[in-house]
Amino acid sequence: MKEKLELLKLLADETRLDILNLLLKEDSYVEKIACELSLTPATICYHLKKMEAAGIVNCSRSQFYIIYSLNREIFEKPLLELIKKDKVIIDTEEKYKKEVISNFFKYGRLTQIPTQRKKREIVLSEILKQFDFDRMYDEKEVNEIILHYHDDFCTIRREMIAFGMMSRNYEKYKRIK
Amino acid sequence: MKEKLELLKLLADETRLDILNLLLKEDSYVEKIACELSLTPATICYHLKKMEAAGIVNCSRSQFYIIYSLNREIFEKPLLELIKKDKVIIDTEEKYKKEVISNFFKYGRLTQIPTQRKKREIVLSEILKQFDFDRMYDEKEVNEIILHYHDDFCTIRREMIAFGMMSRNYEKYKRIK
DNA sequence: AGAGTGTTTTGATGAATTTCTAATCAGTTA
DNA sequence: TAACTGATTAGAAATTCATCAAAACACTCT
Repeated sequence: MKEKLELLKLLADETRLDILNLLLKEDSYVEKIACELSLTPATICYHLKKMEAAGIVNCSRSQFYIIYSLNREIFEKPLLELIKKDKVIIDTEEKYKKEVISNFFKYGRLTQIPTQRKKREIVLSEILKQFDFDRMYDEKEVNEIILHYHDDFCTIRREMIAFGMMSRNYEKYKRIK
Repeated sequence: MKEKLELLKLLADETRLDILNLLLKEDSYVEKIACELSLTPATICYHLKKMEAAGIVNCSRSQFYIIYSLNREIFEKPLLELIKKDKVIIDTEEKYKKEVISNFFKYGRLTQIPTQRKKREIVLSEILKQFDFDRMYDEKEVNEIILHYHDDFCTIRREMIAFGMMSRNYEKYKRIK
C-alpha cells in the first residue's frame, strides 16, 4: 500500500515526468538528460536514483555512461489499481458491525430501527457515541441528539437504557457504557 | 498536458487517497469523512474542493448535507496515458534536424561524419554548441572539445571553419555562428 | 598510477503544500 | 425571520521537497 503512494508521489513531479518521457523514447544517461532538460546533472541524478529505488527505472553501465531505462510494465496498470487500498483483514466481529451500520444508516440517518436484538444493539451503540461519558444530560438534550438520527427518539432512548448504555436518575441521563 | 500533472499531484497525497477510498465504497459528506479519518472538516473540505476543481469528484446538496461522489471514469485509464506527454507539433525542419542528430550520435558520440553536406552542417552545429561565443580558443582546446565527439577532430575543425561557424586568426579560434 | 570523464553525495536555500483554529457563509426548518 | 447545522474561507505554523554548487566518488584508458 505504502508503495502505491510512493509511486504516485514520484510520478507527480514535472521534472520526473519529463525524464520518463525521454526514457520512453530511448534509454539515456544523466548528462544527456540534464542537457536536454536544461537542468544540472546533480538534479537529474537525484530524480533517477529516487525512481530507481522505486523500481520505475533500471540502470547499467556501458563504457563511460550509466544507461538508464524504463521499467515499462509499471505503466500498464489502470489508475484505479494505484489508488485502491489493499483490503485490511478486520476481525469478523468488527466487519459484521460495519456491515450492519452501513445497512441501517443512510447519509448519517438511521433508516429503520432493527428488529433483531443483536443488530439493534450495534445501531444504538453507534448513536451512543454522540454522548460524552462525564456529564449529565436532561431529557430534552437526549432527545435532540437522537433526533439527529431518527424521529422516534422515545423508543431509542428507552432501548438505550434497556441495553445498559444509559442510566436515568432524577430526570437526568448519563452515558455508562 | 498540464492537467495530467495536476491530476497526478492530487492523487499523490495520503489523505486524498483515503478520501477517495471512502468515496469508492459510497458517496459521503464532509463531516462524516472528517470523522472517519480523524481530521477536521476544514481539512477535508480543502481536499474535496481541490479534487472537485479537477473533476475527480462531484458534489450536490441533499438536505443538510453536501454529498460528494466519485467521477469513476477517470480511474479507468492506464497509467501510461497519464505520464505520456502529448505530442507537440514541431515544424518539419526542426524534426528533420532531430532525426539526423539522433541518427549520427550514439551515447553522445558522433558515429560517423555525414557525407551529405546538409546533414554534415546539422551535425557540426550540434558540436558547435559546446563553444561559447565570447571567448577565444587555442587549437589544443578546440581539439579536446571536438575529441569528445569524434576522433577525427582535424576534419571537424576544418569543416567548422568552412561552414563559417568558426573563425581562425593568429592560431586562435572563435565561434561566430 | 594518474589523468580524464561521467556520476553521486552533501548541505543550503527557497517554494509549495498540508493542517489546524477561528471566523464566516449558506441552506433548512420552526 | 431567527436559530441551527454543516460547509467554506482566511491566516498561520510546520513540513516536505526540488534545485544547485561544490566536493567526493567510480570507472576507463593511457
